Amino acid sequence: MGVKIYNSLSRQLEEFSPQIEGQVSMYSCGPTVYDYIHIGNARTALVTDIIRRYLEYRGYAVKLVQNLTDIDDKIITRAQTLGVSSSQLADTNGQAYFEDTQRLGIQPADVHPKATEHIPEMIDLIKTLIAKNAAYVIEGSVYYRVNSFKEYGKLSRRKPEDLLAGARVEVDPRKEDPRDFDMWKAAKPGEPFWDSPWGPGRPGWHIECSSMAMKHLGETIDIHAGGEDLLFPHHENEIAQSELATGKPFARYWVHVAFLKIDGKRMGKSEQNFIFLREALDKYSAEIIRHFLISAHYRHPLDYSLESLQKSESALKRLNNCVDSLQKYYEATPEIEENNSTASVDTSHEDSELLEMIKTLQIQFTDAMDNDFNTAKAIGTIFSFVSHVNKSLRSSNEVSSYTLANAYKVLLETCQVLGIYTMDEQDKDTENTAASLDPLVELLLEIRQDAREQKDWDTSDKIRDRLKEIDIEIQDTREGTSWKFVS
RNA sequence: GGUGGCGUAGCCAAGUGGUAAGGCCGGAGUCUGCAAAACUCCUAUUCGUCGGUUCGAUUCCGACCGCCACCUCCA
Repeated sequence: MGVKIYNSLSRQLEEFSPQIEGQVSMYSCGPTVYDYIHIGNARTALVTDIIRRYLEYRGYAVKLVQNLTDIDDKIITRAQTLGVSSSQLADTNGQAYFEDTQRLGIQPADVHPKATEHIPEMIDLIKTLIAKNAAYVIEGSVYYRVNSFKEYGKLSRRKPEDLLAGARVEVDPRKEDPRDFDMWKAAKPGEPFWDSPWGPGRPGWHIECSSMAMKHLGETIDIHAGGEDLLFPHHENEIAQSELATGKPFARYWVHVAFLKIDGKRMGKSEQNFIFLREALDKYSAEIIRHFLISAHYRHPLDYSLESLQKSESALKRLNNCVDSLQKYYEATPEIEENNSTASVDTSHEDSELLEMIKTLQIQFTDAMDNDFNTAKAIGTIFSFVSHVNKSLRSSNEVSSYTLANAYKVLLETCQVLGIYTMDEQDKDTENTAASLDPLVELLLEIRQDAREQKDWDTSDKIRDRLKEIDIEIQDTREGTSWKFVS
């Protein structure tokens, strides 16, 4: 059994098989950089990131390309309002995009092409389409002749008559057909422009993805991902342009990510109901936000709320406690890295039970993710495993360190595919601080312990309370008292 | 108007033609001088409503109700 992907083109779950065995070409529609991205945008970026991580986990070599739309009407308008140039605005927000996504733990794509750096490629593609009689020029703008592509509508399942009937858009009377769309827009006075055979202008939105995807990944790509709002017209138009030009399928698997909602409504920039990703990241860790964003399957809408984020925070705490308590066994068992087999050691009864659970986690996690990247189910398998580990840990004298170290290793691997357990820089800082404070706190704990032995509860509680005030929480356990930072 | 989707416990959310994963909250315990933290256990005879197909449906079909999205820039 292998990976299965729901293909929006066929509207079916399909067995995934890339063109070249073991290699995957993937294109993801990136942001238009006229502002910071919001959490809804982040959902799509994150799903793309996780699909890539999982395919790599499954042994594929993935080449991911994600574009940056750095010229379009919104950028021009916003730049004018702010009194900066379009390219300055795009640069600033492009930078911000990388900052924000990296804070969320999203790994950069292999290539992040920008529209403005691919003007010649787009012009070439437009020329090809004109030569094939699939495009026409009107007053310096070039339009795609939808009628020339007989399969137009195959992705969105829209019939021409439906499109005409439902057209709410003001139709440009110069167009041959209301459905025709621009590939090259003649520049109006004061607008940024590039020279072209049809005069100064700028590329239309859809043409950039066609050109850049084909340039960096070839004429047929394996996976094309994006938000569900892009299905029509954006992706439909990409198909029309690319396939008419090459005569080949443009993308083999189309993946569309459902919306993030807020108060039951779609989060969108035009709706003015969005929350910037960076704002969310100031309040919650990347792991919490990731956990929340993948707590539902990517094809189902997900409602954003503070409450949901808090649920993710609590859930993640449980996971972290478990991983943390396993970590010491792992660190004490360096040979675990060399031995991949979980079955090659002599095992007690308790061991074999946990070993069985480790195998179950691997199988169930893979099953869940194989099934159209079902992250919600995958998280479920991880938490089931956490319960089993906790039970084993309770009777830890029965289970060997080796097996517990193995549990740690496998648990961490699965968590890292989802990116819900990552030691980030901040944690490392905290750890350093903790190391330097340790002798001091230990001294206080020693004094407290003396007080406790003399049943001097006032002193011992005072130490506990005052430490708590400076975010140091102490825990009395059978093995003694430990401490940690809390926020 | 056209097209697509959704409706599962207090909340979030998987899932299957054969009798409901997981998380949060809540309750009960273990531990503790008391706490806190942590851990354990418990918590839907029921899957929007009404019909139909079936030995059997939450899962398939139909109708209805409610919600959402796309058809215009939007991830």
